[in-house]
Amino acid sequence: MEASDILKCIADPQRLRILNLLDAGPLCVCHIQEILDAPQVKISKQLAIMKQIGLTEAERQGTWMVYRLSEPRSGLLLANLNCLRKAECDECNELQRDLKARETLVKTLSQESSDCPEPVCETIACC
Amino acid sequence: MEASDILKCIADPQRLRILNLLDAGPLCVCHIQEILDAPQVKISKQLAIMKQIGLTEAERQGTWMVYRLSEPRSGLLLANLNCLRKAECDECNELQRDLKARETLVKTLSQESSDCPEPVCETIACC
DNA sequence: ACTATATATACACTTGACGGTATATACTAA
DNA sequence: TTAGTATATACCGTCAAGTGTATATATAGT
Repeated sequence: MEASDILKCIADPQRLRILNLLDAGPLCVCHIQEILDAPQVKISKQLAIMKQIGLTEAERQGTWMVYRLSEPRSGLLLANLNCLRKAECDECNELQRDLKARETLVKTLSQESSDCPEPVCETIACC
Repeated sequence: MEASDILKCIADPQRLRILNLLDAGPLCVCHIQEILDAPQVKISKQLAIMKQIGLTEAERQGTWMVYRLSEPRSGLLLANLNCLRKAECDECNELQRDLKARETLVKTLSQESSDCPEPVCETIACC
């Protein structure tokens, strides 16, 4: 994990949003896709880039692919997330909104168990 | 100053080296050029990018242009420098080496005053 | 075996960043 | 004014990164 590779990942607004979400807990591609309101291909490619660098890991759960931050988590990533969450700017507010959207989604999933099969739910600890 | 713009600056190894140097004190282009051992055009362009974003400021001192970090310094920048200086990786070691090279250069300038005219010397507090 | 869903990959295209060369600008000194 | 030094900009070629469309793969259910 080269420092500049990690920084390049963080420097892309969409990748940053994904990393911010994953820091709060594992998610499968379709949920990330839903929260970011972006096409599947785009998300999938971004995740592939981050996986290649070693920032994230993926685990298959049925048809779902559950992504999470690799442990130990990059200090650079944590430092940046920490800083951005405190700050006041458009991008920072968006990160906050994403986390709320994640909360809402997790609650929804825990109620409508139809959309969220057992293995995935256990993994993302949402239902 | 958009967060992602700042991060993009930091994500480039050479710009990171420059920012790391400027965090230790103002420098003119030729000294940065000397420490990084890179062509003048390259350094000049990188500095222009960072000035445009608002990370750095420039002040003319005769034929020299003295660059410094804009105040207040970006929290993101400081967080990243802080993290990278502690870490153990090739890039991080290079940052340390650059700081030492800066020290050496500053000492040299303070002795050979011919290379370092009064106004510049006062500004960079080296001689 | 067939269908549907979730995800990944291949391909072509476009855009933007970066590097190098040459030249312009700003200033100093003689 | 001329020459020299320090720095910036213009221009051009190249290459990496991002995007979209289409398609492939993996799995589950029937």
